[in-house]
Amino acid sequence: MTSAGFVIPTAPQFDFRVTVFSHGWLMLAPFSWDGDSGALQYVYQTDSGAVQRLLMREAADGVRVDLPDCRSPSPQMEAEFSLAAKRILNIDWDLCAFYAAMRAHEGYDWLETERKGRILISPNLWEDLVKVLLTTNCAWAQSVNMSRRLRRLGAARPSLEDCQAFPSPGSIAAMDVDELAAAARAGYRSAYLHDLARKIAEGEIDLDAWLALDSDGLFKAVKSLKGFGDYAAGTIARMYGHFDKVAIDTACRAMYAARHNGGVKGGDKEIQAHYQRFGRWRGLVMWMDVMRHYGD
DNA sequence: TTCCAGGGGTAGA
DNA sequence: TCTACCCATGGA
Repeated sequence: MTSAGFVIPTAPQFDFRVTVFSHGWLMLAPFSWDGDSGALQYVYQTDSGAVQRLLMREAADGVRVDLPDCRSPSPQMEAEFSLAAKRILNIDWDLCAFYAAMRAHEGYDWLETERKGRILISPNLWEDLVKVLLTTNCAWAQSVNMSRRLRRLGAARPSLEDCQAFPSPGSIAAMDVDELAAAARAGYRSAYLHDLARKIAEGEIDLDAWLALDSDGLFKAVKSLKGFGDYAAGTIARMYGHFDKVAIDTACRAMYAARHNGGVKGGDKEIQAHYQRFGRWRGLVMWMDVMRHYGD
């Protein structure tokens, strides 16, 4: 099959690889990274239910998106794929104000020179909520495994191995909680996951409306969910362009002790106070510190 | 075996 | 508001 593809133009401040490696999301199914070809794959389920692979790579004038399972997409389909890729890479973020603000802070010039700050997300908030939930109170390797097992519950592309999209809220809500727990092995998180899926499937919450909320609104909305606390809500806020929340987790605490406090563990209030100087960018600066501390 | 990881809910002070 | 305890899981 002769596959289709297109190029999404990007601003000079955009860096494909920096965005892909902005945190561990590239390791969570249905994402996968091919280091040899420099391609980020995402298995996407279209609005009409079809399962398609999106292969994103750096191009001279932007990001190239190849569609290996699609010969000739309609203009509507191409628009849908383009929107998904733009969301995944947060291509529309303008970080000029961030870089300008950071010039006033000594020791942070690398953010602008290395074009850091853009964060990889999923094409929909539901999937990011689930994945953030799966990062709570467990080692990262377990988050990766839970995500992989959960992905097996998603729609598959026939006759193509390991090509499954992330499950929809409806498909998760339709499962029995015990059945879900056995499939995902997500422990006590399974009940929270099922509760979230049910609320979305039954229209109790509208995640599209959440995308239009301001930082405080989105933070409060996420925290209203069972299983989502300050860390989870702050992480979601950061991934969706709101940086005034410092999402403190064990990685943040370890980074703060090592880089900013002479190896001494600091309390969460102390960490919050430390990042206050970065104003509305504090949540992003903290995460960039974490990623730099762990060697990107 | 025990500890703990990209935490959060709940009860009781 | 703060603390203690509990929660499933699995690697170290």
